[in-house]
Amino acid sequence: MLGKTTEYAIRALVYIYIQNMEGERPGFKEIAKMIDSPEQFTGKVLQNLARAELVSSMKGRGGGFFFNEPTNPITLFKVIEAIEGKEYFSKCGFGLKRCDANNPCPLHDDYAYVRDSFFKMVNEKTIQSLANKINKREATLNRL
Amino acid sequence: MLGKTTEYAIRALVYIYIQNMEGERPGFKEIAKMIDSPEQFTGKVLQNLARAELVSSMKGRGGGFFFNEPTNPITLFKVIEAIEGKEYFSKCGFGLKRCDANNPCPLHDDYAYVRDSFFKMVNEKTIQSLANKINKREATLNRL
DNA sequence: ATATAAAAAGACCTATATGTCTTTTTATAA
DNA sequence: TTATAAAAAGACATATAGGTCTTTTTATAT
Ligand code: FES
Ligand code: FES
Repeated sequence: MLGKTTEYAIRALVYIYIQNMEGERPGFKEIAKMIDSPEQFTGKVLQNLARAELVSSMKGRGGGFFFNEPTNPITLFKVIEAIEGKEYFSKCGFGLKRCDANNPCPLHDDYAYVRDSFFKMVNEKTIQSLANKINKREATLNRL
Repeated sequence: MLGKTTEYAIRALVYIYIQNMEGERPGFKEIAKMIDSPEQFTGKVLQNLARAELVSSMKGRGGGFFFNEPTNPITLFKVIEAIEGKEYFSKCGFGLKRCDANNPCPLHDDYAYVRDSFFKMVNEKTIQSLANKINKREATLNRL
């Protein structure tokens, strides 16, 4: 459903958050290694996330990526919106120019239910909540 | 969620089915006009659907696209599978190599629910059921 | 038989997503 | 104040999706 770029973004932010809790500020090379993503490309993705102010970065020795306000929850929606664009959760599943409940496509009722479930989910889940699951060993960040 | 190619495919098959019920065998130029899709590209997509045996075609004068067994229901899943590939509904939403409920990613429970709802939906909906909604004027095939 | 109308095929093009390599900028430590 | 370690930036490179154009094949009507 989501593009690889978005997947890298979410995994990277989760890893950064976990490391921040340990007092560390990881760099993109370390991040890429830990989340199993292409190194340079992950750097680019993190640059974009920093521009979108979803994460902060410091150049120079001792620099790396970190959250300025770790208590401010970042929903997955914010990440998806920043990378896939604002329209992601409002498009018509049948491919019409717009989704319009008052003049629906034949898929509307059922598709809108699925789409809205997804939307609700990504608004509930946050980088922090995913990181906590991993810290509690209830989930894994990567796969061998 | 779905690619444009898949959207064109579904709309094209629905239109073909509707026309078949009227005793017509539309060609790809007519189809493209009616579903508002690029003409030549729609031709290519229909070629692929014909190769996948989701629709039949006849060359030559009086030819066009049609269903050999209109009573044999075609689920949207069959169309998605033919175009997006077999893996579409089994991928991990967090981007791990595989989805594995026994060693889940932190998104697994919630993502799998959404993904499986979508899967269930596309297995229930058929080209025929969508076409019937349109014929009953309960839904629209296109948008001005 | 021949003309015609249609899909099939093949070569090509464009845009976007994904990914790599090299150079520049900047914060810190020594 | 210089060396170093880090992100930022920019120029490429590759893959895939999406799209167009031209030629070939084939079924039918005349
Ligand atoms: S009109 Fe198609 S999904 Fe709403
Ligand atoms: S393991 Fe990630 S969705 Fe199942």
